Amino acid sequence: MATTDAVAGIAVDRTSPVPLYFQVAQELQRLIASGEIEAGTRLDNEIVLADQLGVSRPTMRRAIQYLVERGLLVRKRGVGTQVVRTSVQRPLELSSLYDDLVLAGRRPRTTVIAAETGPAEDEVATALGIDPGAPVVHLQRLRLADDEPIALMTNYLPADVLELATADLETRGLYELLRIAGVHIRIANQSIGARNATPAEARLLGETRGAALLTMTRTAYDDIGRAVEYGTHVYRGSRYAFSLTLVER
Amino acid sequence: MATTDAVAGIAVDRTSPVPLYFQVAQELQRLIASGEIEAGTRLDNEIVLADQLGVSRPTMRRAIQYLVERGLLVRKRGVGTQVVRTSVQRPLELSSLYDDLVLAGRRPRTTVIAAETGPAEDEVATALGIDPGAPVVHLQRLRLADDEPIALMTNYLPADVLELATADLETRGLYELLRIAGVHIRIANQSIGARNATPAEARLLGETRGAALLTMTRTAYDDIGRAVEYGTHVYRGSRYAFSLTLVER
DNA sequence: AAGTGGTCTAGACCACCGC
DNA sequence: CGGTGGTCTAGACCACTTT
Repeated sequence: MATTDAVAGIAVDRTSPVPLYFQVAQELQRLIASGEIEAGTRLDNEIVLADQLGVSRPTMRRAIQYLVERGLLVRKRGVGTQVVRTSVQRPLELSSLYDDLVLAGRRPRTTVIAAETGPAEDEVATALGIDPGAPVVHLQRLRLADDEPIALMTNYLPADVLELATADLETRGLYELLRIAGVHIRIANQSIGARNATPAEARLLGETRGAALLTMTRTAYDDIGRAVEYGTHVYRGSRYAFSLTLVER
Repeated sequence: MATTDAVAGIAVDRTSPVPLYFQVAQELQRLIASGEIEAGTRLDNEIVLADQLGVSRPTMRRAIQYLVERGLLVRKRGVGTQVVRTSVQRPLELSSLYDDLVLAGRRPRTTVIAAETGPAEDEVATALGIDPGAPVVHLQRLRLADDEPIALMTNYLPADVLELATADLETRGLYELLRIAGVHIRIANQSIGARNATPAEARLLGETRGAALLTMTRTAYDDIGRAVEYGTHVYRGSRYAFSLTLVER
């Protein structure tokens, strides 16, 4: 008898445009999330699993690898593949605060404080890899969740990347607007730190003077390696934290 | 003529125990880091590259994928593979503060404030997935770099994971000691936030009262899915920040 | 010695992009 | 349309872990 008969019940759809390895990975993830495969369980080996699901070993490996990279499974040569003994997984990777809040079931709202085009200052030009003085869109927005201020966000984008309408910015996240404009962000270099709030920040965020803020500075690149966004955001330390899952590769 | 002749100069060693895909990836990375392949350059397609290096296409793909995951390359179907237009990459993944400081050329030092075994309190037991009251090692350490305080670190480990000697803790990082003990950390769930320093923290860290601190709470799992460490660390916001590279997968 | 995951191959077909 | 990366296969051999 197999250690995990639940896996044998997975069926793949070869007529679907969804890749086989992804179908398998998602079904496995569902079985793990639902508890049908318990935390700590050891899976059958790759060859048995591949046979049970009717896919090749490389495809099965790829599905497993996908979940290993997301921290749901761990594997050790000569030993086997096991489900990690974690209750909740929040393997966020590249996401925006807007998306995060929606996922958390909060009601996000955005107030646009500034949205204008002007010449890039040196710091911005350096971060974006463009010439100083080149036109950039400068944004400043206040993000609220359930009408409570959460973050103050300052962004700069090369003017040729995106045309911005204030109305759009109040109803959609910046990343969503970029996606709609055909800009696909693939890589971001981030730096996360902490500092005390300035009086102006404290006022906008509804914090006391000198409150601890979480700061995040980011430069994002699209799928042709072009810098498309530079942002400096500050979050209320009392109301927000970054959660992430790191995996050794 | 190829767009990047430098790649053709890569030679692989088939007698080496280092995997072929890794040899190729490292050589590519070196060529990019040294500037022999400039930022923004488009590489030849996979099949040409594979032929030039004398490896199969899957192996070549794997090498490229490795660098894509690390944010050095971006690829787009129907278009090609390009070098990202970033100057410096610091794609830290799963690492310890000790390792970070060594890499940055700083001189780290550790003072052990507490190292004792006792029963797990509820918060700790929950995080580690063990029974409340089970024996855990409790550590509190002050990390300094060039004799300047940087962080105050509190850790809990199940008592059966590691025997601890205070002397070891002052000369080696916790993760290094775990590695030596045969514990291989694979996954960590982290939460990063900010808050104001308590008077005791301010005193230990040499900060003013209410200074902004960067907080990191982490639970780490080894390669058989077992929780092996729970830690709550606070860093001086004025002296430390997390840098990371995120890649959409 | 037996069982596991890790690597590598040669080839096929498909989906997407830009001309 | 031609060129690119994305997926999938069947099989081989190897390295590591445990018994």
